[in-house]
Amino acid sequence: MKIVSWNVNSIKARGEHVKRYLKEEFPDVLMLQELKGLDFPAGDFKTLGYESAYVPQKAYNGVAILSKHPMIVIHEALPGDETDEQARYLEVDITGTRMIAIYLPNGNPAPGPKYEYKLAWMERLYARLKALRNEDHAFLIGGDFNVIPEDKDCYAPDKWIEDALFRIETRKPYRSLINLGLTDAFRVFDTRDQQYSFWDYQAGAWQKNNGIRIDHFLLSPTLADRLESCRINKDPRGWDKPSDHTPIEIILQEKAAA
DNA sequence: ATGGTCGTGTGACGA
Repeated sequence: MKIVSWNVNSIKARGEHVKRYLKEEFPDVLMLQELKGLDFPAGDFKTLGYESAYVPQKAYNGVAILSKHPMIVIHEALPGDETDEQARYLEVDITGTRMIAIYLPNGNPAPGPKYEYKLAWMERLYARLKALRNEDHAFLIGGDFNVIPEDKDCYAPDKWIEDALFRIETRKPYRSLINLGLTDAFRVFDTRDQQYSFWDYQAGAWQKNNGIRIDHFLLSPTLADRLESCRINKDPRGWDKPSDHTPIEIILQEKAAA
């Protein structure tokens, strides 16, 4: 089972890119972030064989999950704050596996109210994942975490040290998610530095490979045991009019027969 | 480099 996460930076601007990707890679599940608008081309994806669940918002944010298999929506918002209006969380069940797509807040500038929102959001996420773990629920979470886990996940750590994506107050709660017993799928197979999922549009960042690794999949223990591969697919970042992010792809072994 | 680039929706703001 192939599961992918991709921050597309507007589904309106990147609809054709997503369709091309589905036709070339035929993932079972595709998580999308930063839809950046209320419109969503569910009909186009249906034609290609995908069911859609999406949580849109005007102009900003927005997450979706496309699935070849039957999908049941569990939560369309991160529990823990009824006043939070931002479209950043979608939790579904696909053939008995819980799957969560997130667009974690960026948090810049830090310090400031946006950063406080990010840290509070991470606390709520921790509570949600801890609850799933305590229920012994098999789950995976993918998306744009807006967290650079380690020095080797950015091109120049000294330039990022005060940034909301890399500050120690950000990395600490990310580590707490890992410490729930979750596995960073990418690091199971690849310990190299300079393996990035995002390159800024500015200053020739892509050409110079000045990137950061901020798109992740975290797996609960039974799913980590089924993990066959994880790779960052850099091809779509090189397409015409690309997103500033590129897809991260995992493959899980099929469940053993009951 | 005290720049630089995209996207939304049409003027700033977010990343």
